[in-house]
Amino acid sequence: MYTLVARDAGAVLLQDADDAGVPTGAAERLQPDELAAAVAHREATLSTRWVFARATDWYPRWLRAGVTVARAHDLGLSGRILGHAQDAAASGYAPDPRLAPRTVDDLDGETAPDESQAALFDAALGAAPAGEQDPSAEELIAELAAQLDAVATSEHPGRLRLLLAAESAGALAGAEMHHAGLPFRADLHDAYLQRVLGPRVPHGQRPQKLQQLVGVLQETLGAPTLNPDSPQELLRALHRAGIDVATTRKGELARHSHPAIAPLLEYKQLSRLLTANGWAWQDAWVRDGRFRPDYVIGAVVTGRWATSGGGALQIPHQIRAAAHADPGHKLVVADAAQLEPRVLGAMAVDDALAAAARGRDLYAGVAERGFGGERSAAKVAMLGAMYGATTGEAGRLVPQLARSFPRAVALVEAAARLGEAGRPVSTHLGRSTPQAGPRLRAALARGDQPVLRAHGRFTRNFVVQGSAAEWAMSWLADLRRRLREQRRAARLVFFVHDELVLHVPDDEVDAVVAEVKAAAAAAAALLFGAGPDDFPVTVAVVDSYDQAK
DNA sequence: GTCAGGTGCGCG
DNA sequence: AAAGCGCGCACCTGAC
Repeated sequence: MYTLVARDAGAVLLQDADDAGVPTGAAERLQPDELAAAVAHREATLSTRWVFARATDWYPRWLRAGVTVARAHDLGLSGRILGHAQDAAASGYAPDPRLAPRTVDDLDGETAPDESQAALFDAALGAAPAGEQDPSAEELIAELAAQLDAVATSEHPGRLRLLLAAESAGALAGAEMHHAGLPFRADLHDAYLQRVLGPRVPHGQRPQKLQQLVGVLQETLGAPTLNPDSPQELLRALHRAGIDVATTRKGELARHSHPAIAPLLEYKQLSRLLTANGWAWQDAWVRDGRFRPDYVIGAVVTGRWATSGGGALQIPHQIRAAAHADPGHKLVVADAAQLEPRVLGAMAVDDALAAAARGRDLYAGVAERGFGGERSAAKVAMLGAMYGATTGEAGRLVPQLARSFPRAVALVEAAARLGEAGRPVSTHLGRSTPQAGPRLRAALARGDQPVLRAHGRFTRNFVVQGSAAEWAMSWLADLRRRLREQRRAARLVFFVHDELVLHVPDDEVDAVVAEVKAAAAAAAALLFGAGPDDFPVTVAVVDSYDQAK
């Protein structure tokens, strides 16, 4: 069954509905201060799926009030998927534009998710900001019914049902991970910054070490006023010093030998640390020993999550030692090993690839069957096939891969050909690429090959990256369910594409590790009917994040 | 002063 | 080394 949550003139309506979205009984009308208890009661006594226009408008406040729920249906996230889904095209379903999910851009300009704004609304648990033109309860019920109908009449109802459930569970899990936060020791981070940059200085000033490097660069390049942050100035200075580079990228710089190169590379690295993950970053994003990024569910076209603020998906290895478990706790860091090529093999029903990879390092297995045991060649070939490499070593090796694993390679080649023709492609569970935009339509009209080939590389990768995201979301959702059912104190605290971090009391570590692996096996079985050895996860039990892999 | 686009680099 | 996919963010730059 479903329970729909809707705002109604300062109050909140809870409306139960059956599995087709048809209302059962009268709506319950609650004042905001009654909502937490009512939700907790229903959650404890019924097996229902909570229906939100957008979970992100409600659930963070529920969490702050101590209320959690097991299952959800997010109409905005689901509508976006169904609106594009080729498998559901026959239903004619089109999402209500008022339900459009947030994107990373929508959050631009908002400051760090401090709790002051949250506090304003805590008193009124149901009164989310904005939303004058939000759909009414009746409209939301109609939207739910339309979505369920689009799924039921689709080509693969079971798959779309899984996809929407996983996406909606992700919305709950993302809010919960923000609420829990990644344990992060500001003192360790600060000590590291001081060690490599020098004492803290006000924002906008160069710390001692950077200032010193600028002096060295100005001297060795003979450019007394050089600002190395300006690519134009830097490029001119390099040319004057006889260093013939086309760009100022570190990879190109590293190929030259000149006294200025080493200090320049060091400057770039430290400057990056200061601006991306320095003291300003810590002030903005680390509070009370936790790093709390905003997860934006499904914000990447492929279905991957994005984050807004804090660059959470790019925490450099350099500072991961500061992500440190509380006393009496461990971090359990789990990583799905070589997820994308495994997903490709499973989707393509390429039994040779599955057999080569089963229960072991995938690239080693592939290397044995077609690359004379040379793992690095197997890896380059596999990545080249998934990304659409045409030149160099990768371009040469892909055909070799195709001889041993024809089905897997044929799947990505077919996706590329469809993309080049401007046709949509879909993931395993049925997320489809968006409709062709003006740029692609123009390229199709005038036969602009470079643009069409680029789009083919996008669709080629979309089917793999998107299906891998579905596997990862199923893993996350199943693990979350297990931890709830076992009433664990362990918390999911961080997620990045194919990797999970949990904060776990010492006495739960062994049990939680087992559940992490069991959830991966469940995801493999659910999505592909595959066995646990087909999707192995590596698990590290550590005090700090840097100790994992 | 604001804004969009480019560059560069971190992550998977 | 980079290549071939997907991102977010800081900074610079030129246009207004």
